[in-house]
Amino acid sequence: MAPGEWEVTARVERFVEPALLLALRGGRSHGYELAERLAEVIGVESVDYGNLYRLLRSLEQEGIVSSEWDDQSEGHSKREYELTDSGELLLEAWVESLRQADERIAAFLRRYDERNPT
Amino acid sequence: MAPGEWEVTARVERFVEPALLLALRGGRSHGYELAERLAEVIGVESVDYGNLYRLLRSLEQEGIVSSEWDDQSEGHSKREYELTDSGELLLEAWVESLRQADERIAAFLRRYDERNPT
DNA sequence: TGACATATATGTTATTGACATGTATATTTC
DNA sequence: GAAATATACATGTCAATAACATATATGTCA
Repeated sequence: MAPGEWEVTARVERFVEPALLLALRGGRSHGYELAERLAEVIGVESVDYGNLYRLLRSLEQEGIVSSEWDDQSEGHSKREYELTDSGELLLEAWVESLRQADERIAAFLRRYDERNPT
Repeated sequence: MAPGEWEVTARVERFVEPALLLALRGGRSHGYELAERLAEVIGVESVDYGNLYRLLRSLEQEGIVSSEWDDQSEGHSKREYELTDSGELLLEAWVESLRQADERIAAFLRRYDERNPT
């Protein structure tokens, strides 16, 4: 790899989870649509559907979301997901944790800029 | 797990790498001492030595740091590490990426606070 | 009818970091 | 001077995560 061309990407681990919870707070919906909201929240073009559905199922097992099939509406039959009360609490916990992460990164950047004034 | 008691920790993946580069910018040093600087940069009590030495070796293989044994100084013989020019560039790349991560988290928090005024 | 979008789902794999363990020397304490 | 502890470097193992590939079935449009 040529100097200055490393693929360094500072990713927040499991960021998709709080992002999904935030997307769900926008109202109950099905996976495929949630994927679009999610992409907007995260700021990417698209998200991985496979992992999204897996995450939804695991969140449901933990009581973070609840779901039921919706066959009434037009088109393809969908499974509609909704944030539970536990889910709201979990989102709050994530927000707290993300504030801390934000501060840790900010502290790093301050320390860098201190000795690297632009 | 009781409601409201999840262990959600928003960690930046591979954060130890930029933190180590920043610690190294403070001047050449050996692994054991770098571990202390590193802990301070990250804001934890201690870091995992095993992973640190593995990281140092892999960074050296990629030309990010250079090292040599120092048998002159008192006590235990140590290997001294130093940031190369490539290392400086990589740190810059990390800083750019971390600024973006910072902004992504900030955007998430703004979006959350929008509909959740304190 | 063939292509594409919608919708949900599972399988596989590399990367990462936590934890445990191993080795050796230096220093302190009793 | 023996034992405990700190310094210093290093490898092994494993679970969680996320990227990528694949599978399935239906709806829509040209």
